[in-house]
Amino acid sequence: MLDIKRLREAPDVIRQAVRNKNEKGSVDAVLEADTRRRDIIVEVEQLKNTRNVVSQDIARLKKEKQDADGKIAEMKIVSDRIKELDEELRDVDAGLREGLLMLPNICHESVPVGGSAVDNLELRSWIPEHTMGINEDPEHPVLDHVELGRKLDILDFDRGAKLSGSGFPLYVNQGATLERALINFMLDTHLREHGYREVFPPFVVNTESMYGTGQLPKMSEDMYRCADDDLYLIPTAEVPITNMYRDEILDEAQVPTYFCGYSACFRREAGSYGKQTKGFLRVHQFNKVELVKFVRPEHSYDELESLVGNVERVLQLLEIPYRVLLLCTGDTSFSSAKTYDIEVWSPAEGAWLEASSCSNFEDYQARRANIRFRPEGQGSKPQFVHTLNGSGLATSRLMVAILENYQTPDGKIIVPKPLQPYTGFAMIG
RNA sequence: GGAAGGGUGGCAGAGUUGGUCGAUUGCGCCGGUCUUGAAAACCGGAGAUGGGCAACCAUCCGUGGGUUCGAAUCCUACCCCUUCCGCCA
Repeated sequence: MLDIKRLREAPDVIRQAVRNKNEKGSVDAVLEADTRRRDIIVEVEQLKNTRNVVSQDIARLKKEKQDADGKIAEMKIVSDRIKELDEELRDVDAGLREGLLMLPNICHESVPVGGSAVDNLELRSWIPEHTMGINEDPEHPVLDHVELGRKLDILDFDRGAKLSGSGFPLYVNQGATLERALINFMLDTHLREHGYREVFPPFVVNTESMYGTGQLPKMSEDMYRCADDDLYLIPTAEVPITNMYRDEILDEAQVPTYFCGYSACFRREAGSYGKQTKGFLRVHQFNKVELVKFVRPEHSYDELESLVGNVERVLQLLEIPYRVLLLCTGDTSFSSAKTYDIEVWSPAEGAWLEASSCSNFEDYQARRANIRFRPEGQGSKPQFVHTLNGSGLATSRLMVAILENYQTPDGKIIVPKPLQPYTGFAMIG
């Protein structure tokens, strides 16, 4: 949620920023509601002041056994008017909040203006030696991850579909072990090398939490909902982890705090059928290790850089080719002010696959979720924290990259070295 | 699923014959005295949100509704938490 003051002070800037993000929330409707709201407040507060003052008089008169009937009758009229105005104020407030919730976060000035993915900026790429020239041998064309998974009996998409429907992967044998190893390796790396604290969150959350991080109200059709209990399956661990501190005031010492946690992630992917649905490329359930930071406002952009660095470190250790993109305004998500995507290379698809998205939300989520901290020093008022998060990383796309980049000419898979202590084997097949 | 208890300021915890209760107190916090420094002790300060944005004013005691001139205090509906019992992993 944006600060209403920003809208009042620079409505044109916000209007343009909303357009740059391809969003259609109305700045004018919000401003209109805001004006009306303040008018009502002025009037109703005056009346309430009268009522408070006169009520004191009434109390005094009664104590002195004097007649107060006239004043009481007078206040009855005032009270009725207050009730009317309060009701209107409640409606205006609700409308204002609704309008504000539909406005996206405003992108940082360093974000390139652009309409879609084609305007994203590739910042750097990293290609490990062992993957170079992998699909240049005409005798042994690379196999894609689905084929490798079937041949080696480690991924069973057909039975996954039987159990739950397409998009619910079933890992078997060494595939299941590899998946588990990957999760543990990533967690350990972030915990031991990057100073994160571990959390293991619930996989379902309530409505308030979904509003807090900005999934609601906009993304409701993309989430699985348990209607009987009014709970949602999380689309990412960002939701429970960021909401840990919802409606709390943190101590100075708790900022910054870095959290790292694994969760399964559930996405309906409504409306995206038909594109890239093969195997792991687009799934309804996947595993992800998530990084979340709560930081001081003045450090959040430095924290974003180090967050990206933490993610890159995992890919370098695993020796997987990747590139880093700075998303343009049109491709930056609703709640984010600046986002880097990290994509891994799939030699079989001949394409980069998004495996991580690292964002600085500034105070947008903190304002929605009411997460503040109290700076030290005299006269210190609570201030909104800045929140950041990034996938560190999603295993589905990573699994594609591992299987395809580590395949041997005879159809086996070499397990990346740092995963071998976790799997207990060095080769699949 | 059954029963009981409870939701108050950063935390803990008082406050029900409705009327200076935004609320006693303790801890924590900030400033000061003392000290080489710190602790302890003592003195003082400080809630949050909103409107003017200075004085000041309004709102906030789980949430909504009601009674009343006036409610943390009375009525009502709902939500959440804790404990116990039953059932199950």
